[in-house]
Amino acid sequence: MGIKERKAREKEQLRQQILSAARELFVNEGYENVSMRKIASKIEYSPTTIYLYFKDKADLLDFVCQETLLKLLNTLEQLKSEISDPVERLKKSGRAYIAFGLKYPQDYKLTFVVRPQFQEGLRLQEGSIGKKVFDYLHEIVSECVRQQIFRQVDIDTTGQVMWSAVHGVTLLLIDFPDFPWTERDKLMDAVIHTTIEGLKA
Amino acid sequence: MGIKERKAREKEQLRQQILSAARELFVNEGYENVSMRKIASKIEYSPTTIYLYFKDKADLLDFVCQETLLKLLNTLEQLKSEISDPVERLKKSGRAYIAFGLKYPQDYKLTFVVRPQFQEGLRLQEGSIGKKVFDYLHEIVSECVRQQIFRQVDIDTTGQVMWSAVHGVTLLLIDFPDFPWTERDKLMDAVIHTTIEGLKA
DNA sequence: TATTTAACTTAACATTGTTAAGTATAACAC
DNA sequence: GTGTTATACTTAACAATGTTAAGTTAAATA
Repeated sequence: MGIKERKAREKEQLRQQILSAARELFVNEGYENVSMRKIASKIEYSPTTIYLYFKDKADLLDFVCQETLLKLLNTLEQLKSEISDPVERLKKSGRAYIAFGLKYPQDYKLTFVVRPQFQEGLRLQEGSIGKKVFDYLHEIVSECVRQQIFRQVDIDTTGQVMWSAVHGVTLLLIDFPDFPWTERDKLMDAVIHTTIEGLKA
Repeated sequence: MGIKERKAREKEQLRQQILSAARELFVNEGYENVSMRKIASKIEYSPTTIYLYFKDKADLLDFVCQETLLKLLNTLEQLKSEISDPVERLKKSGRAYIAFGLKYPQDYKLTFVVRPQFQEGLRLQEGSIGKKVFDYLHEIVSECVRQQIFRQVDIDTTGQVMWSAVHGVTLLLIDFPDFPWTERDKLMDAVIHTTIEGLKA
């Protein structure tokens, strides 16, 4: 019964081909400016073929974003094993988070700003990758509180404050590239440093 | 020569009519989901009439956002006269900023997240209202540094850190309404308090 | 009263996401 | 090996979009 498997493999291959073509176009030209026909012509299939693999354009976006989140999660998880001191880990993680957003600005916006509008309801739900990214942050913050480095306030709130800070600076840098910001690295460090200091005991 | 003036007045009236119809639709249904035809039918004119008053859809969005910023600026300016202590003023301003974003979430996103993508180049430039909103924040922060309440670091950076924090929490609350956030007021206060503490000397 | 100008509309274009119907090829049953 | 069925894909079409060009009507001017 090797034929069925080969077929399935081929189907999965085309699925991935569609996905990576969509990703590349979305990221380079923006979700709105990419048509299904453009994606189709890039992979040299008819536009309707895409609909055999994905429900619609939003569904395609959804899977692209999922991949992005996975990449981010991997980047962060790697840091986890490298650094033991929780504060240092938090700093490095924050920096990695912002850097990721700046490296893949379109992906970041798609995932954390645009998609929520298109797919109301099931975002950041239990078990989702988005939730896992947040849980990662949350875990480090918890450790800081446990070691009494941070003020003993609500742990959830503390994590959310941290997220707000990095999310905010990431988006501002993405959306207003021409604004006379402080040098990027300096601003990133300032945001992280300020927030951590503010959270300390 | 009253005729010319009446004509001009009528033109301005229609312009405002278009603008407010567009605003209402953009805010309720989202920029992407509003067609020029929908706006036109709301004001009972043909779609092409809009093009006699605005360059294109993006231009219309631009003016709608301008109005939003003006409202925000007015809200903030009012606080300026009411509170003298710079730290207290900063706290209240931060809260007002976030509250504004939550009260007009679509407007906020249109102005600070969506529009930049559609109108590259001329955003937050000198003299713009967006710049004025930032300058307002900047001014309070400067005062805090001057009175040596805040650490003596780069004033620009300090303002940008503050903005990042409030921008971030505002967007998270807007975009992920179903996430199990800490109670809104508490989170708002935590973000502002943490940032200010982190900036203190 | 004739002519120019202003304000608006009708008709059309190319492009969009998406669906329904059709086609060819490969797998299967006998 | 032949006939049938299912799979994978395409062609053609729909309604809706932003936008432009060409018209029309009515008012202002001469």
